[in-house]
Amino acid sequence: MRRYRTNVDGKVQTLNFHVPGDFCNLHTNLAQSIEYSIGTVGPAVIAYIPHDRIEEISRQNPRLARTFNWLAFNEFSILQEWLFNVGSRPSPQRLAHLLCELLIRLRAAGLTDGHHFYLPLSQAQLGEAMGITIVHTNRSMGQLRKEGLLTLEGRKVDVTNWPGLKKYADFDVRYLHLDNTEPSLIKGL
Amino acid sequence: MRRYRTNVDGKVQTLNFHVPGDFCNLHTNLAQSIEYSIGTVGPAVIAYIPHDRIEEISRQNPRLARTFNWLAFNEFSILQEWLFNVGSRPSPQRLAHLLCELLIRLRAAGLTDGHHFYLPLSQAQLGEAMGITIVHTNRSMGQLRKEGLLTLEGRKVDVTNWPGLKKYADFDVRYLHLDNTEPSLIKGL
DNA sequence: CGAGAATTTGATAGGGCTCAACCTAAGTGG
DNA sequence: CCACTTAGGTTGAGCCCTATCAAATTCTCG
Repeated sequence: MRRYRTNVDGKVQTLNFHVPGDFCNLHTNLAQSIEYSIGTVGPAVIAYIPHDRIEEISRQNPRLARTFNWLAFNEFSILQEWLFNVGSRPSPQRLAHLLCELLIRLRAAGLTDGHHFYLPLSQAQLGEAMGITIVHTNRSMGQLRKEGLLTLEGRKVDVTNWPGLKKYADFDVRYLHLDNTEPSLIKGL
Repeated sequence: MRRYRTNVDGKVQTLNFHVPGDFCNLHTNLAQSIEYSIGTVGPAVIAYIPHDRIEEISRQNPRLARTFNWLAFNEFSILQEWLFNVGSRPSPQRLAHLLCELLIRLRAAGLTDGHHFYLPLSQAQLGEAMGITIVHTNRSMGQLRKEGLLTLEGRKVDVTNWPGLKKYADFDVRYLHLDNTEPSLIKGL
């Protein structure tokens, strides 16, 4: 799924993607208003949990309370990285960085096969996450292929040169704070 | 103060400004690593509060615990707005939006005089918050002046046409969640 | 097979960057 | 008190990255 916002001209800016297992709205209980929309980018199974229930669980179980806070911090961290990405990297690098992040997050969710994964996003949607147009997204993608970093078949992405992609994107996994992730899922990253 | 990050080429991206009274690092107790630097943009008085102490206070005083969470949510909200700003608005609008935010945040901190305020930032630093160069920041500023939205004397900003600036920037205060702010400080915004 | 959606490619325009110079204001030191 | 220095603001010219417009091609799926 994705969290996004539409501006006055109709242009969409994606604020984050949510992979299976993620919360979408965990810490909005304090807000009178939220400033974004949430939508699916593919088939999704959604569970609704009232904020009351989350708070109740937090009171009863400090360890889970801590986990909830950790999740919120993680989202913050990703958002910060996106701002940095959009604000400071040229578009091919920006795309490379986004793909690195998605690979790792999907991998941590058990949804990849080595460096090969299914990405349910159109190039238009990728562009909306980076603040660039469809056409330019396509050309940036072409660039990454030309550099021999990855190949595409439909929406299957195959990162043929992971170290190269990471280096190209100046990608540093640490902001995803995977320290508590099942090690077998993220080894070699 | 500001939170920022420097990329491989030496380019700086500011992630947020912190006005007097703000925390800079409230919710990083859960992290093994943080991905940014913090620096001053002018004279500053800084108080250090250990995370342990914050947690202790939170346990003893649920109302303050709630406030701490609210502060974190607020930062999240601002970060999100910045991503939207940088990702989707042309540079003069982007600058206008940033100035709207700074005016209101400084005003809520009691540091403005009507629509007139002192902004301790160079144009270079403003540019770093928007992902554009010094020169272009200067030209965008010129644009805002030409539109009759504000005037500058040194670093004193005078927003001569607040409704105009707000409209120009497509600025909607709600993301700053000022509902609990002393009303006299923010009336007429 | 046909139709709509997504990807790809080309040509052109424009926003923002780079390089460079100039100007102003505010120190600094003799 | 003034020459000198330095940081920041302003302006101009040319180029490059990205947007826009448009059309062709490929893919997907009923």
